[in-house]
Amino acid sequence: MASQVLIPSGISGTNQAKWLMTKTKKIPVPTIERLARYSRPLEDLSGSGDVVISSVRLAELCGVTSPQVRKDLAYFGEFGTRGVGYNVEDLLKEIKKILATDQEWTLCIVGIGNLGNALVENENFRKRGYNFLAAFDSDPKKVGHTLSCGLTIEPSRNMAQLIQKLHIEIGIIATPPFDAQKVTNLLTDSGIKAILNFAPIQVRVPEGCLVENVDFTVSLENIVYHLRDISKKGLF
Amino acid sequence: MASQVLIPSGISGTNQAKWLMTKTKKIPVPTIERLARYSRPLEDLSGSGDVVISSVRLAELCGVTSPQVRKDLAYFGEFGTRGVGYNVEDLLKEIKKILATDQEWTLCIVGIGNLGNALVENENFRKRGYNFLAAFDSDPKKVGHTLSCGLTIEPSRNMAQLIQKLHIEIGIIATPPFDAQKVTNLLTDSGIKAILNFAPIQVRVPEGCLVENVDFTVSLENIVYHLRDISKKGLF
DNA sequence: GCCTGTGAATCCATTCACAGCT
DNA sequence: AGCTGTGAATGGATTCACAGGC
Repeated sequence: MASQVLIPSGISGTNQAKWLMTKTKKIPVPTIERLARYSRPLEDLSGSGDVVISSVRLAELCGVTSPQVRKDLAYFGEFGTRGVGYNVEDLLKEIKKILATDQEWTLCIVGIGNLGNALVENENFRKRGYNFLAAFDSDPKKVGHTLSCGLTIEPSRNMAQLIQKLHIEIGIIATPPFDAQKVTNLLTDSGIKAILNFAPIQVRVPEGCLVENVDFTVSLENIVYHLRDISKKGLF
Repeated sequence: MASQVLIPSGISGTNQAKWLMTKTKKIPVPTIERLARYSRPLEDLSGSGDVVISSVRLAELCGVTSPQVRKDLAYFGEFGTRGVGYNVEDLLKEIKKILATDQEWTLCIVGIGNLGNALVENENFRKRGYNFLAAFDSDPKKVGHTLSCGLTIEPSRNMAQLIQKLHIEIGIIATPPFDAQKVTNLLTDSGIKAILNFAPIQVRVPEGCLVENVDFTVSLENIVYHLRDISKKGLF
């Protein structure tokens, strides 16, 4: 019953930056998520004019506080210039290095329904260096069909073989909940070490495998919980 | 520049349960998210046999610790029986009442690309009482087209009128990032008080409006950050 | 004996306030 | 003067350990 390694629960970290090798600070998980968010406006800005950006401005653009921005960045080094700010181009490069998005990653997707299809076709992935190399589905009616992105849907039974041949690193699950655990097993048996799971169930994985869950309805339920609070307040 | 009310930042809470009215405890935001997750296995279980469930078992199914489950539930009342556990049916009902998912909610979606389409057609929403009453897109080529779910795509200019007529409570944004802010303004001008945003940018909303962001690439970047750590560890 | 409910203790993350550089 | 970098303080959330009821 090897407990699954959910990302939030830990994996401290041996980080790449040289000075971290010695200092070995622990990086808060929320920091990593915010770094990803910081990179969005930086990408936009890196085209247009602005050469430097202050923590205050970046914070505004991302909806966080400025000390938060500074602290997050300071975990990994000194990227700014006091009295000036951060160089947009450099900062973006540093963040990408930290997040390991300065390299390409290989993905496969399992479950080509509406959602699976939307994910494979999504431009944002390719643009950021995430490349889908295979698409799987167990439905014989879908197998063999070619998607607009050029991939041909493979039967799930070819998974192990293809994942190894194509050196696929990350698996994305977009199946109905009922199939998610079976698919997870297939993926991990094929040597996959990281899974992005869109099915609204908690899948079990062997020790050392990462799982990140994306559940739309959790987000919605979060909204309605607070929304009801607000309308209640409005009434009294 | 009214600062946007992101859900994580607060909105404490005046909760529904009578005893909370007086006690006024603050509920941690992560607790709300976990409650949503607890309800998934409970829904499955409520069909099949099992009448009671212990915090240990529920924790296993959701990938959290058992004291966590107990504490989360205890914020809202005493739903269990000591020495026995929680009644599956009752617990599910209580959680739904807490989250306000015991009632129906009305949604609209803006941006009918692959993702927007996948969301509207998604069975999970309807099943949980989230009903799409309108779909908008600004592309004249899409307007007038009828989706499999029966909705006809409306031009964005009809938004205010339809949202008010149909009493739509929540807006979902599935447009490209560039259009997201404009759409947000349209939605909030139409009286929308809560937005689920799938565009990878931080949108600005007037005071009192809720925004919940879902950004797939943030999740992926979270994964690759930790994945690189692991492979590094493997090398030494 | 078993499992819930909960204050106390611990752990973690964010905020603050200011020292340090440009 | 302006803005980063950071220890110290605060505020939250999780874990612990056990009291309370079945």
